[in-house]
Amino acid sequence: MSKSIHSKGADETKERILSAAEGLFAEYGFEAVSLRRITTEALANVAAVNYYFGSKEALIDELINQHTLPVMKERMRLLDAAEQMFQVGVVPVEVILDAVMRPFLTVMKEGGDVFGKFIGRCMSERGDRIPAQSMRSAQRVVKRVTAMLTDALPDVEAEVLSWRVHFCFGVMAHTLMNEDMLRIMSRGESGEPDFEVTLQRMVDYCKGGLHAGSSALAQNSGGQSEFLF
Amino acid sequence: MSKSIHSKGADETKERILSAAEGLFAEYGFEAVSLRRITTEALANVAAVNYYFGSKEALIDELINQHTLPVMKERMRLLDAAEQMFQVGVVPVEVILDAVMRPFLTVMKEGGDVFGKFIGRCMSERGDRIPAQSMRSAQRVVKRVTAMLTDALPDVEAEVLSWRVHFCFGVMAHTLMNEDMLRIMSRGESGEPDFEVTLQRMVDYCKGGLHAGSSALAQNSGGQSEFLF
DNA sequence: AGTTGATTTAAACGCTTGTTTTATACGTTT
DNA sequence: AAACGTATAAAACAAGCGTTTAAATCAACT
Repeated sequence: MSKSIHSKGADETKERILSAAEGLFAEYGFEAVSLRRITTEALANVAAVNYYFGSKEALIDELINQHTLPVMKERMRLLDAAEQMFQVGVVPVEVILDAVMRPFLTVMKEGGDVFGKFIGRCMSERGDRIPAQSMRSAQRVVKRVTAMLTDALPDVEAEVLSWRVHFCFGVMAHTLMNEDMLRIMSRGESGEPDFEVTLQRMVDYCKGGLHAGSSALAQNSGGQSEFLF
Repeated sequence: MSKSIHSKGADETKERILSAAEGLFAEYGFEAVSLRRITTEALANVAAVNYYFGSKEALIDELINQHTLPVMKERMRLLDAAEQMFQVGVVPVEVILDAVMRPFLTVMKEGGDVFGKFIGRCMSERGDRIPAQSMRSAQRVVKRVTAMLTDALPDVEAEVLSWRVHFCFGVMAHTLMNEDMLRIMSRGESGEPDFEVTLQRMVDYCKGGLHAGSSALAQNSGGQSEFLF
């Protein structure tokens, strides 16, 4: 009955497909990579993808969810912890930014160099077609971050702030997509990329941007943003 | 002899193809859009693409160059003007940022809502494979901007600065790719997107980020960046 | 009027795509 | 040992791809 008893190398094959697909999608994009290329690299048959996932689309969705949800969950956890720690006052901007950006780099550190590029692909090639669950999860984070930053930056007008939040995600997204640069530019003594330094750089910059002396005109209010990370 | 005399609707067809291709590529990506889809929308025959451009790749290259080069040229022009104006002192950060970002929004304003998305596609789906001429042109701008910002921000360490320049381009790129948001969030009295406000927002934010209080550690020097815009 | 050369067209090329089908091999259970 | 259900495999499917070919169309020239 149970899959784990009956199966031969079942789960292993599924895992190999997911792993190969992630790397190839990250490197070449979703449209550009064929199922045959994936299954060849995964040492599996072409039909295996449809057998395990139903379709190429479903495979992509599963990959996206598998990567997105843990990051969002960890962000929420860190934001919870931050609010616990600063019950008396307001959570500082840099702590909020850290909570948003750290989970990403953590997964990146563990998951190797494909993760960032993969998410980059999702954002650029999948503006729509992001699985609903991942989409909602991301929106929840953006909403909460915006609310917390509103408290931390009472002098920044609401619409200006939502723009700046948008910019912060842009900084992160662009850094992830050109992740080769990350590996080139930030290296610790060991030669391995130093994620802590990268994180610090991003947080510093975004903090500066969020705090920037508000200038000029006030505009009408904007809608809710719809990007993934 | 001369094309303009002999041709029937020749250049018009070529133009229609370029126009249709730009819009479709921007909306759906390079791989996802077929020549048949392009030529159908352009009211032309499938063979017309290979007749006028030689191949799909060549069509894409021509589109990229056609959009990239004028922007880069205008950026250089504005940077020249800025250096002329501030011959005595140093060119302020916000002036440099304006020179880099304004040409983009200007073309976007004129060219309609496809331009931003198209460039976004180039950056995300064409990390490599950018025509050499566009690539060199972009690198020249990045190099110059970095140099000018080094003068404007003598207190910011070289490697930190190159990171922050990278972040600035990230802000711009992300804003362009999610350009729907621009149209939603910034509207002037007419209801049309107010590019001047958007520009101001980006410049303010990036200026704040570039000026951010330098914290923490110093790292070894980084390589030259390789993104397009 | 007829030739020329550029433009357009329809049809076919070979190839790859995602998916489905059919059959075989395997481990477990009865 | 026979039956069962999962997993793998090879082959075929229709559809679509970029590209090429060859014939038709058209405007302008001799």
